[in-house]
Amino acid sequence: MDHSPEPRKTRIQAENEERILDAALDAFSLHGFRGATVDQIADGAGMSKPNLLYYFRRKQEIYEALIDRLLDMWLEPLESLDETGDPIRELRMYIRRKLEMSRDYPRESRLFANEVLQGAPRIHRMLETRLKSLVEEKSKVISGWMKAGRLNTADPRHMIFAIWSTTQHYADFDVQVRAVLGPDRGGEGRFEDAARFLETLFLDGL
Amino acid sequence: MDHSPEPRKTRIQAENEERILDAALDAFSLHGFRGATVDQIADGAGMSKPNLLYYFRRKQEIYEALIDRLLDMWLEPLESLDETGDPIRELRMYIRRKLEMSRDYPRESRLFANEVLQGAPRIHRMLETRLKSLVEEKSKVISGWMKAGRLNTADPRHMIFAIWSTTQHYADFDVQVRAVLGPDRGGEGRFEDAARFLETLFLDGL
DNA sequence: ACGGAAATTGACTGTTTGATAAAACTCTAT
DNA sequence: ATAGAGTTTTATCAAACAGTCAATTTCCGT
Repeated sequence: MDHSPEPRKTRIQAENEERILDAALDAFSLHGFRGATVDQIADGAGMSKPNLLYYFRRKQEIYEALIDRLLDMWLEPLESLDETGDPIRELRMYIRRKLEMSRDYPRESRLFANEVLQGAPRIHRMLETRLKSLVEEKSKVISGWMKAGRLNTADPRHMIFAIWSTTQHYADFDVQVRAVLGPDRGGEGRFEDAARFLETLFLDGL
Repeated sequence: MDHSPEPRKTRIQAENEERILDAALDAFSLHGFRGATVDQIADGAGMSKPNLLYYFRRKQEIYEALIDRLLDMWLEPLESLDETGDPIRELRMYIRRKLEMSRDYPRESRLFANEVLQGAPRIHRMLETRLKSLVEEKSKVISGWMKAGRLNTADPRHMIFAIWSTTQHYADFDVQVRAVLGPDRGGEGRFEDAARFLETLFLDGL
């Protein structure tokens, strides 16, 4: 018996949902849920509003679909922090991967930033369950490393916050970073500068 | 001659503008410019919408008045970084003051975060002039300290970014911080934990 | 090539939103 | 106490908004 009525997707369906979610990511990441409009998203996806609402019946459905789709990707770097690896190497890797995500997926970073900034009304449950237990699990790993004397002692949960905030800053506050640093001078670019700085900061301090 | 017509303020005017700006700070910091509504602000200020618009003719005027009013306060800690002081002490002070601002003025922090996150359409000029030159000035101070061997060598501009992001994180992502850390257990509280962690991070690294 | 399912559209609805106009009321300096 | 500035309200508007509906067009397996 096929209880959950199989929603077999046609080619057009798959393509259009993709275009909609991409346009929605543009809109939501720039204006937040309330600030983004369905017309805007439809326009960005190159289709009429009723057509868009044929795929997602309400604005909120688009938003929730987006978050569902991006959540795993967003948490993956922390999830793959490996207890059996070398502590310094693991943390260095984690920082670098988070920074790469800010570079490669800035819209996703801003989407989550907007959501949390505005009180996380739609992902509050997730923060208290999935995110909280993930942080607790990995905090124990880091604590273990500290107790083994392989790392300076510090609160691992605040350490995770510091890694999140410093790396995501380059996506979320991109406009400000650009304004302050001026036009990207030739050479290795901002990303490598930031990577080098964060490595120094987290490994050596000032 | 009194060219700029002196806007001498009555008692009622001063009181109402205050109430409006406070309610506006609530609304804008939570929903961003587009997401906040004039009705919402009027409601929070305890007055009718037309009454509110008697004091500020357009929504944007409220927003700009707010930003003008908060900007100096927001930049003051960096401005008071003292070249002639002890580097470690100065930086430690700067970090602590920024963290205190996150604790005491979270709405202000979120207001700026929302603005920058959404592309800073209304403060872009300011970022490229006032903020940029302030950061440049203070970067030279920090660079001087580094060259004198009083501080580890690192890019001072990214160092400022790191201080901004880690401290403001506690205001901007407050919901997430609370969700992850759970209810504030008795004792010194989150603020002191964060302060201690950031001191360790910036001074010693991991 | 054709029939039914899938996709698209234009016209529309009810509501919310930012903003205005004019009338009514209140405060305050004389 | 009163005149006029300052304040507040009622009523209203046009635009923007999320969402609906019926009618039309396109797609695709047979």
